[in-house]
Amino acid sequence: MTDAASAPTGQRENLPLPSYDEVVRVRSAAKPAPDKARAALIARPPRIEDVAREAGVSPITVSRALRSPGLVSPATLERVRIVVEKTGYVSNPHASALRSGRSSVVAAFVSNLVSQQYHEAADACGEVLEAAGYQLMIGQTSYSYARETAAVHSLRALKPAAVFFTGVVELEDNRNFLRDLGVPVVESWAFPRDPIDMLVGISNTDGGRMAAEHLVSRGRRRLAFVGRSGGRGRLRLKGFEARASELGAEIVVIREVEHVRSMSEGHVVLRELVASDRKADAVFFANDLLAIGALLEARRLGLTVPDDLAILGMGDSEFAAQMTPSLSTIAIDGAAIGRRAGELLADRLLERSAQAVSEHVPLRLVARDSS
Amino acid sequence: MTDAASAPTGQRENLPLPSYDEVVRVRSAAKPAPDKARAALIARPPRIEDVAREAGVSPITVSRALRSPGLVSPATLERVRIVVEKTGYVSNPHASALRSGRSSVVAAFVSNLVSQQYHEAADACGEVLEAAGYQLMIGQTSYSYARETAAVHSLRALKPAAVFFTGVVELEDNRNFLRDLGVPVVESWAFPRDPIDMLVGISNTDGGRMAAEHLVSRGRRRLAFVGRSGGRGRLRLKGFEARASELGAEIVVIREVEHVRSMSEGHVVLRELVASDRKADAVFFANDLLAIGALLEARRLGLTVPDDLAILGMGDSEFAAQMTPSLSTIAIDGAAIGRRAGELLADRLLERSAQAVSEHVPLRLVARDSS
DNA sequence: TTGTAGGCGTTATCAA
DNA sequence: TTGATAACGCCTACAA
Repeated sequence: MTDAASAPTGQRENLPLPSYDEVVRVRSAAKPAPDKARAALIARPPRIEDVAREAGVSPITVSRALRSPGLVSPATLERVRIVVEKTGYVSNPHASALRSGRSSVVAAFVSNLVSQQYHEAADACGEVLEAAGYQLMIGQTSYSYARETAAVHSLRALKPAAVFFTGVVELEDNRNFLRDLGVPVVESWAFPRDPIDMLVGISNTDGGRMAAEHLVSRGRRRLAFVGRSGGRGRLRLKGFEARASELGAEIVVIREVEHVRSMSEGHVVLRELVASDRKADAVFFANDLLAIGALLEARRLGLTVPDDLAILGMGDSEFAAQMTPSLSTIAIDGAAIGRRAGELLADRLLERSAQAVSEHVPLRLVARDSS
Repeated sequence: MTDAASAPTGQRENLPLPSYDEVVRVRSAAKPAPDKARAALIARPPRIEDVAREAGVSPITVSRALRSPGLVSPATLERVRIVVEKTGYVSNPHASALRSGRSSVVAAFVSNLVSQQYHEAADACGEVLEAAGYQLMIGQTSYSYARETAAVHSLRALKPAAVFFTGVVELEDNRNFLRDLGVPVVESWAFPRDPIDMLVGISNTDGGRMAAEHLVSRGRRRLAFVGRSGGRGRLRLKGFEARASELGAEIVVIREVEHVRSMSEGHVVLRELVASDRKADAVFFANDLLAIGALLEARRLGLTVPDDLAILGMGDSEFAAQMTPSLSTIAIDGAAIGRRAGELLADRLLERSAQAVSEHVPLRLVARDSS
């Protein structure tokens, strides 16, 4: 607990009492919900054995009927189905995971939930997998090796059915660990030659190259780069530098940030750029949140974008298009990445495929008013 | 899969090959990571029995040493601790859940992940609970009774340690179900008299009242309301209407929306309001995303905010302060709600308290330039 | 403070 | 196509 001043309860004394909300209560139209029965169902939910007895088969047959209907005769299948329906039987996931050594949970690790692309990817992936009977469990790695390692190690105990990362695992130990885990893994958001298993990648190098190309095509020659010092930021910088140099443009400032927690970091960075004597005529922000913060700060400082300074982002958050001037950006389709990751995992889990696919999701330059 | 035109892979044919990313590989400095040992650790992780044998105690003593150290002598505790460290033993959560009938997963159901407040709340709640040894599993209810019911029913099989909702459960059946589940439940984001169990609430009624009061204090008399037709939107409208009427202001338009998926709904609504012949001089949007969309649209339409129309939001997303003009809003501290929910649940789970607390988190009017 | 016995509910394995 | 048997790893209940 922090000190009382910041805790909500600490403020109560001086405030009038809150009004109660008259929250709606909705009664289900269907049945009057027999209290006792409902409570009993929770206290002692039906087990596979109960279903088996009532259907006149053995427990293992019920198990098969539910998991591999193809192995059970249609008549038996139907009898089991009826009893399952009637009793409301749901398999106990813990018992199932214990015995089979595999749970129906798919672990998704996102870099953070603040950036729209990541949670869009997680949502889309979860949607696909839920349709296939799996649940998504979301964890955050926060761009930190320590958090990533902790997350990866928790998988040994969890025994997930599959794993999805909105990123590429950099620590060799973690890569090996995941390989040994023996479950399908999808990495994403970069395009390495040697993914752990499957990949739904974007080329950050190309993203950087596209950025340089675009800014130069707009007549800019003194470019600045702002992005994270590690991981994808570094890759984007690399492409940006290479292409700028090919095109004869100069990179006058490279500004690295540790973390991107909010757009307010963009404010600071823009002020620094403006104050610097190495004047840039265009900035590529390897992250939309930073670019948006910078765009807002530019207006406050009285800079005209793009005349005084062109600003280009990467990611395409919903707000990019809404800014004034609207933010040009290298768009990343997070939902498409997540959806495809979900499909690849589902294909493996349902044994429709055994391939270690590497796919590429193209980036798209969205030229708007800020560049 | 949708049609090829929108699928990323469908676009590949005409594009140049992507550049590979030269992703960094980081080798841990510590150990050279013995391949066989690591693989063996995953194939056959140490069990409580292995630890027990090596520490010269019984399995149950190891179990107690890990869960209730107070019941074990310091000497034994230390011996167990050393062996656990050495073997890298981690308890199997599935076996544990199966035997004890309770898992270490806490289920969090958020209304959606698009709104910043909700995922801030989930993050904060997760942070607190992870420190207490629990994992957060996030699900979305999407403001839908059907999704909520499905989510609630999945809990029977999951046997979570606790449940957190960014909202109040409205369906009686689900309320009863959760009560019978016998695990701590925190509802939030509203202030009902009779929560299922615990509550970290805000008064939506008061939020509406504050909104009306503020707009009237700014000299407005012809008010409009925009919000969801059900749930908290309704509550906010109720308070807004009541207070407006007390203060002699007229509510000239009430516009209900089904869902809030993005700020683009705000554009549409604003155009409707402007086109209507029931002219309002101020609008209260019961949701910041809508208000931001409206603010942007107002600028496009050439309206001067707040002179032509005052705009007030609710929620206080990060962008509210950044708009031009900056958005006035009734701020909800999502992180505080989540943190407190986590603390209450942790207190119950660690048996530091057995109370069914109802707490109130005050709303804060943040008057900026749009009103 | 520590230990013994047994079962949680499912599914792998082998057999029919 | 179906079934018998046993075991997954832990923790509850009870005993010492």
